[in-house]
Amino acid sequence: MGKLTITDIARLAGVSKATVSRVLNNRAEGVGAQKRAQILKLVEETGFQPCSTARCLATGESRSIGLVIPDITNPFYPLLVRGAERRLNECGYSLFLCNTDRSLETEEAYVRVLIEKRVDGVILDSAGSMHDAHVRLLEDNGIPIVLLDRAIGHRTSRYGVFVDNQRGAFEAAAHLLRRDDCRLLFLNGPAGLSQSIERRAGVEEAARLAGATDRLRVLEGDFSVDSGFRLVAGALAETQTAAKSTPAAFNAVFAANDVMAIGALRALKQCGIPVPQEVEVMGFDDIELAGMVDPPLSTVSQPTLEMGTASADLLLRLIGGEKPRRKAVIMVPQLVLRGTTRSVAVGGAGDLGSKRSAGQVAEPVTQRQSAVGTIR
Amino acid sequence: MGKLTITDIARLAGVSKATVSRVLNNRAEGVGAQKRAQILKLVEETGFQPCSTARCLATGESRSIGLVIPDITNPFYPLLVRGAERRLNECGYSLFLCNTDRSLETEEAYVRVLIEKRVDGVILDSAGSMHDAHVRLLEDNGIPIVLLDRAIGHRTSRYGVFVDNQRGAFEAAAHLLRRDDCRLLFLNGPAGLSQSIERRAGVEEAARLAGATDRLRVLEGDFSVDSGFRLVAGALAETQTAAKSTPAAFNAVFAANDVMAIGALRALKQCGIPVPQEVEVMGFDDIELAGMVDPPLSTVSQPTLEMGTASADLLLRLIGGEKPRRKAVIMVPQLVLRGTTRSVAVGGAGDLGSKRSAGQVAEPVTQRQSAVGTIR
DNA sequence: TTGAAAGCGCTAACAC
DNA sequence: GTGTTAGCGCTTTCAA
Repeated sequence: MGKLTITDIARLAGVSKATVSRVLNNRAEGVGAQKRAQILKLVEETGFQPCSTARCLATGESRSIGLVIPDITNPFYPLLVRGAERRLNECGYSLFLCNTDRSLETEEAYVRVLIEKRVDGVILDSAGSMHDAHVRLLEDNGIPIVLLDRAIGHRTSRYGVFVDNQRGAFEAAAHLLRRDDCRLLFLNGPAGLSQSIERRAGVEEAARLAGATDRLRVLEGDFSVDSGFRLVAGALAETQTAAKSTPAAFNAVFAANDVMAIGALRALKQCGIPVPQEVEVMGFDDIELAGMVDPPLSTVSQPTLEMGTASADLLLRLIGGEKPRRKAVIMVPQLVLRGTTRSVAVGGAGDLGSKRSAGQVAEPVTQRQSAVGTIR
Repeated sequence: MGKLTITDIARLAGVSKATVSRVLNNRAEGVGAQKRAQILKLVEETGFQPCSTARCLATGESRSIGLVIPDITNPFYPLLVRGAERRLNECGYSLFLCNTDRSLETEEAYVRVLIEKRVDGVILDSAGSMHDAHVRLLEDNGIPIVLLDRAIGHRTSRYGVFVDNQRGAFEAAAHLLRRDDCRLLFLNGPAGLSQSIERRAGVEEAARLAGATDRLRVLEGDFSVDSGFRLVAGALAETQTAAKSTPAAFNAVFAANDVMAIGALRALKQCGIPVPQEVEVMGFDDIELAGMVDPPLSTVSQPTLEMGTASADLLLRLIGGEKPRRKAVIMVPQLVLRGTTRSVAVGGAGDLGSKRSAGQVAEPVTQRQSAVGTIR
């Protein structure tokens, strides 16, 4: 069963390669119905599969794209991947998975590989927001690229799909700060990420509005369970050792992702601190597990799957040669209140969703439409 | 910046394409040190990147491989993917991600694409264990393949990396059945999967040994949180309606994966049934979340990351032309007892690991060595 | 409607 | 050591 080539099929059918090629790419004209049927039959019988590698060489299109993400192991990303993969696959594109382990070096190495592989486009959820040499490389090679989840440089300078981080963080912080005595501990992501900057801005804005800037403390985590745990355990330890009225004390934690929030929850539980009675906790992302921990985690929900899909859609358009005027697709996050925040007495920001069936992720149907709509 | 080719470099360096090619593939001999340095410098300066597509056409090697998995969204798989990806990447291979959504049709379609892409090999965590037409297709095209996590056909007929499902299930069931009054509800995976068959065998064996075959009930789930929830909620409802002494009642649940176990936990909690006091619960996989739910989930731990790595290793050997005698690499699962099972009074199977720091996955160091060792 | 022929960018004999 | 020459399997003008 030596690999069949288009030449074999041509020979078997007694026609030229060109004719077979026309049939394979079903060019409407250029082939008689008779020959066409015969060739199709032959292809079917022999199980011939054209070599996409050779095709790529001839046409310049590889029909594969690169998807770069920081950490497939973090439950947020699989959904993003799945969204993109599904759409891309529907449209006949295959996907090179590039897991960077949050390392910029790995990311750059991957980008190089993707260029060599002659991908038709790249979706990039970058490990950093500052460095763009590799993005330039892609651009110089004429490879369309859409940023996902994290911006690099200014948001409007390149195509991308993001959630409104500032708004999400603002709403979360504002909710926690609704209580006059709230002392807020914000576990931000790594400095330098666009998300961290935006979310911090949101939190600070909320603090300012609440006149609580002196009751806000910001710590830097790395998005892992462990860092959420350690940061909170550390803050707790300070409180213990210092006088009871130390300014380090906090009674609310807002983590930049659910995974860190879960780590925070564990630290609190380990110290026997009741959540949400003594400390309220809020996450970001709304991963599936968020509703499964105890108590179920209040969080800022992102339309993750839709973001993946949207990035694929956008990339497909770029590959198709379109030049959408709006560069950034901004999705709207939604506050989901579950068990780690106390039910609201006063009307604060966000809806009173604590009785939402916890397994249900809030479906951001409306904003999805509006958000995706902005691109036109 | 029209794409540079090897011809350009050759022209610029005043040498032939062959020489450049030799340098690019750093063939030890065949190029003078002088020219070599010059060419290298030129490549560096121009940022030339050889087209792997053309190379593939010329050599027959694509340096990319296909990774087929059922559901990237289930927290078990990302680890598998990561293990495989890391090793493969180290060795210069890129990875096409094929998420089948547990659909055999999608899987077959993907396999076809992979063949067209001329992948050098495939790692296949199949959606089903019965159908092997697509595997045959791969084999007919001379593409090395290693099965991962799930067998297709008999375990020894093809190369693969698996966990000892029967043993894991046996130990879990035996542990639950250590109590004389245990009535065990086993939430198996979809019928037809090799895993389901093996795990069922393990459970039944344990029941037989405990003389408890009449106290075992087997239900079929689909690995989702929802199915775990519904199955248990349903069984619970039966119990309510029937007489209190109905045979449908159970006081232990063993789920074929952690995700279903978490669903079960939720159903139990919703009915106000204390775990583990009234009902013990055990999962399978030991995903990161397992330790994060409340109570932390007792489970059968798989060395997931290592399985991914091992599958990559095995595939690389096959690609390298080796024909290992042992076809199957069988990893050893490990019982991890946490909060959803009662601490053992009598010495039963497994260790008394309930005080294991819950965030820590038991490190299966020893069996990893022995298991991987079996292949030689 | 069909075929012949020239490439796509690279590698690998085989000469020199 | 270095260059020449065929291809790898496909698409795509351009003629017929």
